[in-house]
This record gives sequence, structure tokens and C-alpha cells, in this order.
Amino acid sequence: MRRPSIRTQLLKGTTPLLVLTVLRDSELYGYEIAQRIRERSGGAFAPSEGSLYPALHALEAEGALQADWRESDKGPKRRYYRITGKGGALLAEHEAEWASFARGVARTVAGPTNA
Amino acid sequence: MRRPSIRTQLLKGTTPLLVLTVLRDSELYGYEIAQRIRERSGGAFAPSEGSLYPALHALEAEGALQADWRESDKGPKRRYYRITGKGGALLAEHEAEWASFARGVARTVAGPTNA
DNA sequence: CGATCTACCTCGCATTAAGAGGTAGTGAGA
DNA sequence: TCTCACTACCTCTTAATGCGAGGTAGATCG
Repeated sequence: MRRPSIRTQLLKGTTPLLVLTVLRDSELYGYEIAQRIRERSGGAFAPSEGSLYPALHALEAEGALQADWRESDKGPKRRYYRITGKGGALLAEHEAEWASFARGVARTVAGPTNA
Repeated sequence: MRRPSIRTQLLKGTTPLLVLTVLRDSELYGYEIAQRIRERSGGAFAPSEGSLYPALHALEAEGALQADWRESDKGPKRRYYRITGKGGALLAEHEAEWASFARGVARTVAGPTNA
């Protein structure tokens, strides 16, 4: 009964941030989003399908993403996602939250009673 | 049906890091651990009892912490925790994981296709 | 014709933060 | 005295979510 990796727990809550981030630059389909995140994180993150697709659906339902199906000349159809105005605002919120959170951890871990 | 705060999700997995960190400097009892984390994080984190106590018990069961009961001259008895050798190693592991994780997020959020 | 890759999806499990609730001791104020 | 507030511990249930496993399907190549 191995403890789950620390990483898996840390990842909780970051998927929307990562997804919205890679979609800020261009529209992408699901499979491609996962690749982009893997590339841009330097291999640090590789979101599994079991977490990526539900997250995409949630963001779409929220109005943060818009999506449509397109044919591919080779392989199955793809669902392309693009970020909406609401999604941009949500991204900003996630970025701010992350920054404040990371600052808090850094401060706590840094040293004893540092003002 | 409000979404839970982003913060709450981000916090997942960081409790052991924060607890071990404040115990690195001195032994403390539970209530005090929460205060210490609140102080040192600059008010950014205020672990609830429902997450703190279970975390302490888990760390103790793992051998990362040792604990004993002591009387207080005023108020209820206190359970003092101190970090063990194993706990020190676990802390190092959590610090490394956190650093690599934060670096990954920073890199991903930073800019497009940065090698 | 089977294997492999792309590309989508869902279900169930495990982990964990938080809130609500419970037990007690101490001390201050109506 | 009685009540309230604060300390200090605990546990139970709920909600969120990453992940693995499983499933469907088209395309391509040996």
C-alpha cells in the first residue's frame, strides 16, 4: 500500500490554470492540450485523460471555453477548444490565486518567524 | 451552487509540508501549529481543525512525528509533537516536490513554447 | 487481419480540506 | 451562579478531483 505520490495531491486544482494558460495563445483540441502542457512544463506535468476531459467539460459548461467538432484528414474527429472572455477572467483569477498561494508557501517554508 | 474556492483545492497536499516545516524549529502542540502556520504564511493559510488533526495523526502513524501529552497550567491538556529523523527526510522530500512543482507551473504559465 | 497510433469518452477509487458537531477545562462578567 | 468565550482536543460526513482502467472508433502499416 504505497502512499500516492505527493505530486498527485499538489496537482489538485491546477488543471484549470494549466488548460486555460495553453489555450490563451491558440485554440487546441484535447489531445493537443495535454501535449502542450507536457511540453511547456518541461515534462513536469502530463495530465491523464481521466482528469483532462472532465476538466474541459466543466470549463465549457461554465462558459470559460467554447468548442466545436472538426474533421481530421487522418484519424478521428477532434474537438477544438477556445477561450472565451469569461475564460480570460477565470484565467486571471487562477493566476492571481496561484501567485498568492505560492508566495504563502515560500514565506512559510523560508525561515522561522520572518516578518 | 458556488464553486469551492480555488485556494481550497490548491491546498491539497501541502499540509504535511507546512506542518513539518513549522515543527523543524521547535516542538509544538496542535493548536499552536495552526497559529504558527497562520503567522508564518502571513495569514495566507489557516488550516482548519478538520484537516490539521487528521494530518497530524497520519504523520505520527507514519513515524514522521513523535508526540506526548502534557498538562497545561491553564486549560485542557496539550499534545506536543516533535519531528523525527524520518520526518526530516519526509520534509526534504516534500520541499523538493514542491520546488519542482512550483517551477513547472511557473514555466507553463510564463510564455508560449519556452524551451 | 492484427497491431498501433490518434482521439474521444466514462466509471470507480483514493486522497484530502473543510465544516459541523462533540467533549472538557478555565476564567470573566452579568 | 450561570452563561459566555476561549483554549484544546477529537471525529464524521461531504465535496472536489486526479488517476487508472476500460470502452469506442478511424486510420495506417506490415
